[in-house]
Amino acid sequence: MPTIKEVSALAGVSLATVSRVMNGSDRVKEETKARVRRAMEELGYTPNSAAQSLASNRSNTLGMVVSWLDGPFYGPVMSGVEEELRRYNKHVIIASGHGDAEQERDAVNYLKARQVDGLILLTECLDQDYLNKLSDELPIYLINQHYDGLDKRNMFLDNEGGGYAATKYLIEQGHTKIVCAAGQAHKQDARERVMGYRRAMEEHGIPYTEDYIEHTVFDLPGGLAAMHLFEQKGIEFTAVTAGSDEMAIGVLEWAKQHHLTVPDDISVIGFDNQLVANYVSPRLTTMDFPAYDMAKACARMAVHEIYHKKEPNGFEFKPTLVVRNSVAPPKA
Amino acid sequence: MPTIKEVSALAGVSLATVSRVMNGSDRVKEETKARVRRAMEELGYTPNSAAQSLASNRSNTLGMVVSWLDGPFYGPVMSGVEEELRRYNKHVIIASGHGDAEQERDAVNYLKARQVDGLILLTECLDQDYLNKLSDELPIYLINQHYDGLDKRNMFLDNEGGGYAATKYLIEQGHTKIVCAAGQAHKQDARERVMGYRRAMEEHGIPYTEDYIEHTVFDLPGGLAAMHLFEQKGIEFTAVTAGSDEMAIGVLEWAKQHHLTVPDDISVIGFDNQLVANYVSPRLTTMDFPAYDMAKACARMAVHEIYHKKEPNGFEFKPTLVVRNSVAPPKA
DNA sequence: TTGTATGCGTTATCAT
DNA sequence: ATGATAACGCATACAA
Repeated sequence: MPTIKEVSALAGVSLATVSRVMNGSDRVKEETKARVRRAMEELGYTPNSAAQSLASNRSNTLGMVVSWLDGPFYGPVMSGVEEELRRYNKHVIIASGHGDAEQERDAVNYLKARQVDGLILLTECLDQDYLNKLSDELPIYLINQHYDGLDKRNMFLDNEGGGYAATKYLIEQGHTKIVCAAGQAHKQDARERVMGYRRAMEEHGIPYTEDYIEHTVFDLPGGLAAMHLFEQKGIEFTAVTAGSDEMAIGVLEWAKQHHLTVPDDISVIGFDNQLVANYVSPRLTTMDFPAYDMAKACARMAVHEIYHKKEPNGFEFKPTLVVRNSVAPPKA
Repeated sequence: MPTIKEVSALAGVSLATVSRVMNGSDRVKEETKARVRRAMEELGYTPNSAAQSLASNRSNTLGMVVSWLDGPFYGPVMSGVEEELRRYNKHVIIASGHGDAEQERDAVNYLKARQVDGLILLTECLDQDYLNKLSDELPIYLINQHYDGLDKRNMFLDNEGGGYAATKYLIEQGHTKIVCAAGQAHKQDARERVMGYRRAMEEHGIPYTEDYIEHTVFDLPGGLAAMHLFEQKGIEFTAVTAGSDEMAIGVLEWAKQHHLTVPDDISVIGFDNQLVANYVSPRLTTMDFPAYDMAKACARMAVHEIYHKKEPNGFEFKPTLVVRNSVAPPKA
């Protein structure tokens, strides 16, 4: 492995000059710059990142904590972060928190010990207090999580707008009896999606009561449970806005149990556009969650702020409607 | 951040001694060892990994190249590797090859430039020649990929046994007219699973012809395509062994198109036990692919060999049957 | 614009 | 069993 020293010898300059050329030219004469570059080429030089880190007190590495490495949502996010960082010649160390508060804090500590230059968090169990203290120590960026003191380092989804769009689509198809099967009431995204549902109903002058809304859990059994609750309450409906694709699949299940056909007898719209949405039958109409794009944007923002002293600017992403086969106009 | 120097001062020993205590053993008197440990505790000392790397010429990091960060299969693998390495206080840098030969090589180069101590590969596009040269440069470990010169650093699945077990289960349920919808013929795992199918049929004295086997693609349309081919050939069957869960879902789709009920009219068994297998209706009976365990074993083996000079010992994993609702005895 | 010198925190080689 | 001390490869303050 060639070092900066050999490069400097070959190019006939000092170590410092080579270093300058690498770190995006301070002021170096174009000519010598070229000479150094050529020497680097010739030797196949690649910088030793450990030495760089030690000397600069920077690891050129961001840490990323995700709740799960294998959830359907995290693949695209990790993919986006990794790709974007690689573009800037930084890297990412990923640690999993396993959806547990203590382990998530462990993961953070682990990454801090690795002297990461910043932290990208896609977690569920870290509270504001903790994040507060943490952000005093190093820059942290939140994906899909609101945090009052940090709105500039925050990338999140317009859940309200998504809920609105989903419901509006159902309305445009002619539905008026629309129930809302939502996720855990304590989760902000679940609540926001419901807000969107409400706004859509209200803006279109469609009456509904609180009985039309059930908060259960963001998964298949949750969807099923919500439907059973609607059923018990004797509510009539022709369409369901589900809080997630998994819940929507629970609705599909329920329909099947009752020998109802989707979308002929009942329409369902999901949320997230997970991989599974494409594999169930009928394929789910749903709101696409641009997780990959969010992740890329987040990584880019982090790089710019940490390494290039730019200002952060959090960003809100809009989900988009993906029309497939689980929604149709109501039967006359 | 406290350094080794401060620790040595507080403990009243030299730098070297502290270093010895950290790096396990050497011979240090228990008493001083304890004193040093206490000093580390007190200061909340954590080693600077960049300095360690620089001095030891080791990064304590393994590189991992996966074809995709977001495929359903890779989550558990990354999860397993990450967890296991963290246990040993090593880490992993993950790079994605995007299923493209050039990008996979790029990813390898990127990681080599990061001076990783070894490489875990879960790739599809790197050929034997390339791997040959690569393994001269640094230790490489292969997950789910055969490589003749490297069978000791190889973790793979007993695909043949899996195909056998799946088919045998169908046979035990009373089926005899069993077709095999397999993945790409050029993929070794696809072929091996078919071998298992053959062996099961033969061992049970059940006649079948080459027409009972179709190689298409490991995905939903592939499953659908295979079924259409069987249909065109006018083959009668009561059960299908699919090469993957996605293909099995294609079979489900096909059954639906023909107003056939699974498992009443036709039985289907998948392979992989992906997340989706639980979300389709009926839930898929399938062979579980222990990706997580394989990944853990691979990481452990790599750590032992690279950092503790142990001998590698590749390992073969057995898939296990997961009984759900897509298989039933044939109708009388 | 370029070169010199120092230090980053650790490991490892010698001593003792 | 422990201590001095020289690397490791690079960044950077300071000098020229």
